[in-house]
Order: sequence, then C-alpha cells, then structure tokens
Amino acid sequence: MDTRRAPVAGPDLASVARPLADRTRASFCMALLDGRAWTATELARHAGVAASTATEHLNALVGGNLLAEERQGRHRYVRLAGPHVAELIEGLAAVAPAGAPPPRSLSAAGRRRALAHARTCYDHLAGAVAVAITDTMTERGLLDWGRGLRLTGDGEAWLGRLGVAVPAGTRRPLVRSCLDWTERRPHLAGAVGAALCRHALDSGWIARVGTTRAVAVTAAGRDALREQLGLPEDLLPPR
Amino acid sequence: MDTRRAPVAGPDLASVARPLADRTRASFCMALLDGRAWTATELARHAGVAASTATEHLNALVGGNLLAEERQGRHRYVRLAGPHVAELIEGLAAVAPAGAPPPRSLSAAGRRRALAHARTCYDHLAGAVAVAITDTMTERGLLDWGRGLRLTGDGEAWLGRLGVAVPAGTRRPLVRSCLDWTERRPHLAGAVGAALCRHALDSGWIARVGTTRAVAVTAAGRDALREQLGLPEDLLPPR
DNA sequence: AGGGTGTTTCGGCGGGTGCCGAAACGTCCG
DNA sequence: CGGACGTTTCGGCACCCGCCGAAACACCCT
Repeated sequence: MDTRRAPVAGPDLASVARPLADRTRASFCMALLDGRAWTATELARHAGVAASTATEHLNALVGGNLLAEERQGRHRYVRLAGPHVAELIEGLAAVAPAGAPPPRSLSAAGRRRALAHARTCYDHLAGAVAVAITDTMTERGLLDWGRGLRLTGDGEAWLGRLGVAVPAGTRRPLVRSCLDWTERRPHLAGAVGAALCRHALDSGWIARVGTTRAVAVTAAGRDALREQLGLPEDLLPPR
Repeated sequence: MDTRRAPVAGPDLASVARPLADRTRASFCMALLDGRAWTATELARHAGVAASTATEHLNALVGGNLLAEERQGRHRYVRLAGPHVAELIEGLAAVAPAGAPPPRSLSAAGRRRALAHARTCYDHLAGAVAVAITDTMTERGLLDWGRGLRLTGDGEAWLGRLGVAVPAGTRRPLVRSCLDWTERRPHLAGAVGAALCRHALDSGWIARVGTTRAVAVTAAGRDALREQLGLPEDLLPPR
C-alpha cells in the first residue's frame, strides 16, 4: 500500500515524467513536436505498434496533461497540450543523447534528409534552413546573443518591413533559442519564431511536404530568403 | 529483442525521462534542487528508503547524466549536473499537479512553513520572500514582464548601486522566470537571480537554516530588504 | 440498414523495476 | 590494529507495465 511516504517535497515530478519514460510514447511526442494534430492510428503506424497499444499510450499522455485531444467523428486527434509541453520536450531532448542511428532503407534516408533540411518544430521552423536563418539574422545584427537571446531594434524594424506582425501584450518571450536536434545548434523560437514560420507558410515561401512534418522551400521562398536574408545558395532549391 | 524499431525520430527522450519517472528518484531531484551536494544516506533518509535502494537510484540518475557525483573518502556526494537539469526539472514541475498534501506532524508543518517562506532553488531564491522580491522589483520598474521577462535600465542601475556584479559575456539569460512551487507564481531566476542570491548570502541578508535548504532573513536582511525593496513587513522578521 | 473503418476494452503473457535485508567492501579514526 | 560508519553487491520477492490479438463498440458512408 506504500504508506511510508511523508515527503516535504513539492510537485510530483514522477507523474509527469512517467508518461514520457517509454520509447513508444516518446516517439509519439517527437512526432507531435511538429505542432500538428495526429490521429491514433497515424501515431500507431508511425511507432510500429498495434492500435490498441497506441490507445493505451494516448490515455497515459492525455491523462498526464501532456497532450490535448479532440474527437472528430470516429477519429481521435491529439496534439501537444501547449507551448510549455513543447519546451519541456525540448529540455529533455537537450539532455538526451543523439539517438537516431543512420537509416537503413533508401526511402527512409530521403525522408530523413527532407526532415533535416527543413521542418516545423511545434510552431516554428527547424532544420538546416532554420539554423541558417538564425545565423544570418545574427550576422546582420537582427538578433543578439550577448547574454541570452534578444531581438535588436534593427530586428524589430526588419520584421516590420517584412510585414510580420509581432504579437504584443503576450507573456510569451519574443525570441527564444531552441536546440535543433538534427543540426545540434540553436534555431529561433518564441513568439517571433512562430510569427516568422506562419508568415513563411502564408506567403508561400515554404510548403508542407505531403502529410509529413517536413517542409520544402518553394521558388518564391528561394527568392525571398535569398533577398531578405542572404541565405547560402546550397540550402535553397536550384533555379 | 525488440527488432521492429526503425524510428525516424530524434533524440531518445525516454532514456532521459525514465530516471525521473519514479517517486523516490524524483524526490531526490526535488531535494537536490536546492543546488547543494547531498550524500547518498542523506537522500535515502530524506526519501525514506534503504541505503541500498538509494544507491541504485543514484546510479540511474548519474548514469542518465542528470546528476554529477563527487567521491570524498567514504562519502558519495551528488548534485544536479547543471543549470540545464535544474531548468528541466522546473519544466516538469510546471506541468505537474500541486502535490504535497498538508503535513501531519507539527514539526513537519514547521519545516514546511520555513521552506515556503524562503529557500534556495538551485542557484537563486524561492518561496514567499523571493516572489515578493520579484513583485516589488516589477512594481518599481526594475523588471518588465511586457513580452517575456526583461531587466530594465533602471534595474541594471539598481543592481549596480547595490554592488551586485552582473555577469557579462555569458550565454545565460540575464533574467528568467521560474515557477515557485509553493507560491504557484513566478520568481526571479537566471544570471541576475543567481547573482542576487549570492549577494544576499554574502552580505548576510539571509542565512541557511541548519543543513536544510530553507533560508531565514537575518536582522541585517530585514533592514536591507525593507530599505532597498520595500518588502512588506509581514514577510520580514519582527524587530 | 449494412459494410467499412477507426477506436476501445479485455485477458493474458513476459519482462522490467523498485523494494528490502544481509553481507561484503572501503574508508576514517581512535 | 580494530571498531564504526558510509556505501555497494546480491538474492529474492512482488508488482507494475508494455505488448499483443480478439472482440466489442462507435461512427461514417452508401
């Protein structure tokens, strides 16, 4: 019965960590880190487990307030419960070992390459392109990494010229650094990271690849990213 | 044998979350969140488990790179592996339910009250006093919560007058918000939070209570905190 | 209504994990 | 040297947890 507990300790970390302490559930979370909602079967197939198993895992994750669910007809859609969960997972990933051994099949290799090049990470961009964007923004003095990450005045003006609405009045940090797990270097997150990603999607600079979390730079995006940010050619699609 | 895994997924979250997914190990971590090094037996007694059990748990936490250990003679000292682990635990605590039911014994109640009043949280201050400090700093315009937390110019000047050296050249954010698990409201963390805590200890404003993580406001601290920050009287020791 | 499909429930199985106490092992100190 | 003390190893036990398939259920569509 376990009566001996009389901890002066605070919140019950274990109850939050437990749902994440399983390879399959962790794999669900990594998939959901693209910020979209997945159905139970999609996640089951993604992780290679039976649908019934996926159900049980989703119950654990939803019950632990890590995922939010939304029922639509016979579908069960789940997504991360909020930015705080995405940041929690980032925190875990930052401590975690590299993982992901080189892929076996050719198609898997292609899929992985697409992901490593550009993808969404919750509500902002990740991958080589995102890291390059962050780098060039730093070089041009739009971001300052002096003590913690900061958006400079130039950065704010640049966003204005671009027509990116910077959300105000929110408690969310304007800019935040998020460790990119393919590049192992930080990319831009926070309110500005999210707004920039939304702008890139809205303006057709990037587009989702099928139903995956990978995104591709479009022809319009190539011109815009080269012109606005001077991104290196080898990251952009050939003319 | 588990051969079926072929995840495109990234880092292995589960291997990091697993060590934290146990009440006893979590209790160790909450204790270590005071930033100090504890011996194996101290932690065992704190959590109410056998020494042998504590050893196994510590192996798991150290092996998962969450704790750093230091052997001194027959003692095994452990502490959090770094600020990133402290922040990870904060992230978990922010999602976790309140926990900690009201204490049974009178002495436990006293201990808990001391902790709730003022304690260290890794390298900065926590508890009612810390939250009050954060609040008054905000009221006086030293901190700005507009969009994310920011140290104002006035804040920087105020620290200078106080003689608090603000570490420069580091990548660590100057100010960061950390959810206080007794007050359920944020208090000040980050480089400035740490510097302020160190200054308070060095100047004798506060002192550790025995060997616990609780701290008490000294007579000198009472005057300083009232004068420099206008902290409400009911949080300060009576004259 | 009825078939197809996504999801859930239920047993049952195998393995992993946390716990303990006893004994062994080191280190410190008198 | 020898006792005291902190730590570790080792069995052994109980229990929890993740997995599956089959069957039931719920919903959509024709």
